[in-house]
Amino acid sequence: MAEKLQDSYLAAHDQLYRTLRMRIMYGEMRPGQAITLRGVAEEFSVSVTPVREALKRLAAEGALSISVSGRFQTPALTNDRIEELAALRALIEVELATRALPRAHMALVERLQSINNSISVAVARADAVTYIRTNLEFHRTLYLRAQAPAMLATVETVWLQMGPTMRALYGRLQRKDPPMHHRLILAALKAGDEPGLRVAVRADVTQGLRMLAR
Amino acid sequence: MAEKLQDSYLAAHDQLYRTLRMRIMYGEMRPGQAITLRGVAEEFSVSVTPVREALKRLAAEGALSISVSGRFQTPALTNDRIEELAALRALIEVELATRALPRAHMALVERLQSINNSISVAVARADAVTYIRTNLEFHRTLYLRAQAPAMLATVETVWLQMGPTMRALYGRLQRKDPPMHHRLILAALKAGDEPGLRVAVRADVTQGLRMLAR
DNA sequence: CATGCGTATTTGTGATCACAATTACCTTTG
DNA sequence: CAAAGGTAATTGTGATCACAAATACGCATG
Repeated sequence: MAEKLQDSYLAAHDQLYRTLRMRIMYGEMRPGQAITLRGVAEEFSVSVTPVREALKRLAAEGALSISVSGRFQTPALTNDRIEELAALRALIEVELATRALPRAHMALVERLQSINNSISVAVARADAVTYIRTNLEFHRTLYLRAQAPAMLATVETVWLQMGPTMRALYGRLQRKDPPMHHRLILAALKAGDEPGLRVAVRADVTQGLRMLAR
Repeated sequence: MAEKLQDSYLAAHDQLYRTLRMRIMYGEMRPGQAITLRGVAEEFSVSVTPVREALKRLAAEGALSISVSGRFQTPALTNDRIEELAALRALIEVELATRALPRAHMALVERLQSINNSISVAVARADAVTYIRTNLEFHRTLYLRAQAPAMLATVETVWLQMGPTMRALYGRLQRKDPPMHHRLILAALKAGDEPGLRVAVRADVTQGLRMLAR
């Protein structure tokens, strides 16, 4: 069955899934970009069977859309859908941050500050992919403390769906805007200020909405 | 490619997915029940290829769990996980109900009351599967009015994960308890009472939690 | 130059097979 | 009677192939 030995090997379709998922979530693909079974199969030197599983799984999570004829492509979201996904992010991420708050010790805050510095570097370089990845890493690091794996998995699915769109939106994003809301989040974490934390997280998540509502 | 003609045909793997998904969501399978590729393939007279896609997709949504050796089975949830999923339900369903409220006209309330009657019948018959299905139909009918497909899809994934557990829990459920909280929901809908609606939905969703916390 | 039309290529689907690993069952042994 | 060992059956994985549908391309026609 070619399963894992120790903790290193992975099934081919799982490896494909993780790789493609990262590409999509971190904005390495444009909205509407087509993906073919044989194209991916050739790139990774496997047959179409494991590719089909990986693409179907991604499609099931909303990371890919399937045309009426069965073709795969990254989703091109409508404004309504983007707004809804942002609202879903706000809903769940505020809850996750609240649950993480009582468990957020100094070591965590320091790690978050370190990640925040990486985000600033990415912003300075105008590196969209690194920006998106480190930004999500900031949120994921915080939410991992919430000890709520189902909620985290759900919000990651939302991130996945928004990946290509976030990349496309990054072009018209702020220029010299280091993570402002992240500083508010860190301050609230240090002060143990739950209402302030909720407001800061909500603001950070819905921030990207403004520049598309026009 | 064997795609749809008009609006009736479905690809084999999609048909499998929908059928198995209903079985799981509506509590027709026990927690921990094993599912095999060739078993399903024989039951539906197809090869293992489409079965694999359907099972993998269900596993990706949390409807099935995969053992370390790759075997499929319905998930046996821990109490912590159940509690988290219920909290996630409450979070999203309160939002969906709130969004549906301004669009809930009399015709919708009447449909909900009709579904409620079906629930009472299922309770009287002690028919667990019908109870679960009609109960979810009540919620889905309301939430469809929210015009928030991503949120609805997310909460349906949660329902899916809880399906087998809900069935197992139904045995120790109330006996002669017709949908009490549903009446509160309907009353709040008629009165346009948003705070009351939110409380009623949250109570209905977290209700089932009490009987397992012991 | 634009518009159909027909052919060739591309693409996803499902069946089948070989394979390796896990699991189940039965026999043997203490 | 219980535990251990070994064989047989079961199971998921991935490759390959045939097929049908959709798409792309080129040619002829107005």
